[in-house]
Amino acid sequence: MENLPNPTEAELEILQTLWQTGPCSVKQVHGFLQEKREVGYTTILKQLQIMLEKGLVHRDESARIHLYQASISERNTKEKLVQKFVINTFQGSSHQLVMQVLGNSVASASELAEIKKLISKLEDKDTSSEII
Amino acid sequence: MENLPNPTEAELEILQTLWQTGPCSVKQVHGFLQEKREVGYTTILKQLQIMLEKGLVHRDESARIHLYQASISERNTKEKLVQKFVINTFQGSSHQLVMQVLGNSVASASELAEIKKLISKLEDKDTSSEII
DNA sequence: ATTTTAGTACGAAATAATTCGTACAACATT
DNA sequence: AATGTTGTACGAATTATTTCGTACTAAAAT
Repeated sequence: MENLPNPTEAELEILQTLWQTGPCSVKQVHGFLQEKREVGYTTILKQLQIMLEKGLVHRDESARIHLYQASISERNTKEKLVQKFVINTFQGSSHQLVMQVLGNSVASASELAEIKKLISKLEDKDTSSEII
Repeated sequence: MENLPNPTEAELEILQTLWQTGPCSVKQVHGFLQEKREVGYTTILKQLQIMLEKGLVHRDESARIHLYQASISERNTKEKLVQKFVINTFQGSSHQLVMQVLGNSVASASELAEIKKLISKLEDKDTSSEII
């Protein structure tokens, strides 16, 4: 239940990799990110070491090649990031954020349907209207 | 049509003030933000000067007391910030973001209705003609 | 005319984030 | 055993951001 700091941008990029692939060596993470942008091997190594200190990742040192894995869940992390973003950018109004995003995005019909479905579910729960 | 840098967190805070109140002296901006958190007068002054250099604000120097105003629109700025956030955090999938937000937030019935209405509008467009 | 007040300008410290070079250690190959 | 290869550790430079102190200037008050 510790309160870990939010990941920075570069850290989030690494976390996304770990979430997607599970425990990884530095080399694997580096290879993965290298495909997106030019970045040095020791840069990623150092990042992972820093993230270890911060508690954002665990590592398995039993073998010579250390394996890193995320110690915070994707879901929970993104929740916190969204919350912070909503506060900074939309003064806490997540409703405003949703309206903005829907207005701009080119959502497919099936995606829209999915969202509508979720809304219906929420409306059922929420017959006693509350405010955000 | 220039491409200005995205505002930083502190800069965004100041922009929100300017958007809300229109052209302001440093003193006014400071007074406004002071209510939320402890911050020095010259800190805000310096920020505004930096923002001026970056082109994020204009200023009217005709009087001794300079008046600052946002030179970028609230709408457009937030659009860009959202876009960047979606890329960083949801690998570009704004649909995922919406699902997350709706899942967590406690939206009121009227807000949900508003969102549904927007979705219907989008669905209409979707079936008639594709936007590229 | 002096002094006080209210403002701007500017330098620079403090902090945070990102990046990478160099050194060292373990294992593999000859 | 010597050499090469593939790792980790660590220090430190770089860049961005945030913050504020000190100096200066114009106007207002005495």
